[in-house]
Amino acid sequence: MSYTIGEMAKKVGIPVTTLRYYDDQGLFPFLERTEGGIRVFRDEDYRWVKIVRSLKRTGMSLNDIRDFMNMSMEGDRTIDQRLAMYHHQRELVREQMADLQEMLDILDYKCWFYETAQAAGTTDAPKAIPRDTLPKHLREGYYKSGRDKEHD
Amino acid sequence: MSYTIGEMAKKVGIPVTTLRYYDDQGLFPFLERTEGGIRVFRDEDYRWVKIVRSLKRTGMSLNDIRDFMNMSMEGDRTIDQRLAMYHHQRELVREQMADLQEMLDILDYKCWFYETAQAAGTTDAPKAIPRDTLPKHLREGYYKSGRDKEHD
DNA sequence: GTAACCCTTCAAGTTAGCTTGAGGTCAAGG
DNA sequence: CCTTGACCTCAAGCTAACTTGAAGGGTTAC
Repeated sequence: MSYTIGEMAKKVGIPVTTLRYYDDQGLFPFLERTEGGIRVFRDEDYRWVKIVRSLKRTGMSLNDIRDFMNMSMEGDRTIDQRLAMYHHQRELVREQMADLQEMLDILDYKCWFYETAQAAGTTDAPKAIPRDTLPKHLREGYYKSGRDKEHD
Repeated sequence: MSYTIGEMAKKVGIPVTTLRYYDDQGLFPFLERTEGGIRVFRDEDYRWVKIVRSLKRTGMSLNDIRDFMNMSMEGDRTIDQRLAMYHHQRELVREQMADLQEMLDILDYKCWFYETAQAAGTTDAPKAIPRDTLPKHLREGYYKSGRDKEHD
């Protein structure tokens, strides 16, 4: 199956102009063109575009994404070098997940707080509950949140 | 305990200039000042600065971070509104975690591939292993990666 | 006291990542 | 053949998030 840039844009939810910009930045070096110079996206390209989108959403820069791809492609790298790179990348992703988990703990606590408040009709209800009786992850969220800053 | 901006910068690993910039952008409205106008960071501020850093690393804009904080502080919001906001934020974080998990699957597959290659001294080793005999999460990573694009 | 090193404000410069506009081309339907 | 809508390039413009520079004030170490 093949797609025009407009179809691909719809499929992945990225503006056409941005896809072209990505291409200019060298993120789609595989892209074929028709006689008339129109970009032709294949299914493999679709997969790659989705990966780019994911990497982007996790905060990776276009430069790093391109480097990442080039490294995957280069045949002249040693096995050791590639493995080291992937290990490094994995470590970065794990660190990011830890950050997100922290946020999630805080948000879970906040949600618990206001769900309890909502049920009782007043924020006094959750406030009255001693925090150390909470299940572990909510307690975590409580400690992590800048609690004194709020009138919880 | 209280800290100068320089001490805080060291503690959290953010440049002094950036902390001042954040303050200018209204991210630290709690900050006290000395007679001489010097910023005084407290322990609660430290906690908040760390949250900002986490939010930043997960890709949230300074504007959104400020809004997020303001909403937490505003006494005139209803319980329902706050709860809705926190639910929404939590959903966003969960989506991001899903993106990261996808990357992690791909990276795990890549690491497996090159670890196997390294052990055997050739990339022919992992290539010879039928992908559908792999444990589930590696198989996931294989399917998600733009495999045709590489000479795996 | 004076040097070193913090701190301040204000303003200008930089970079990444789009976004828009002008001007033109391609491909399908009537 | 002509129109229409989606495509093309190239260049300029824009915003967020810093980053740096200028000009100066406060505090501690010798």
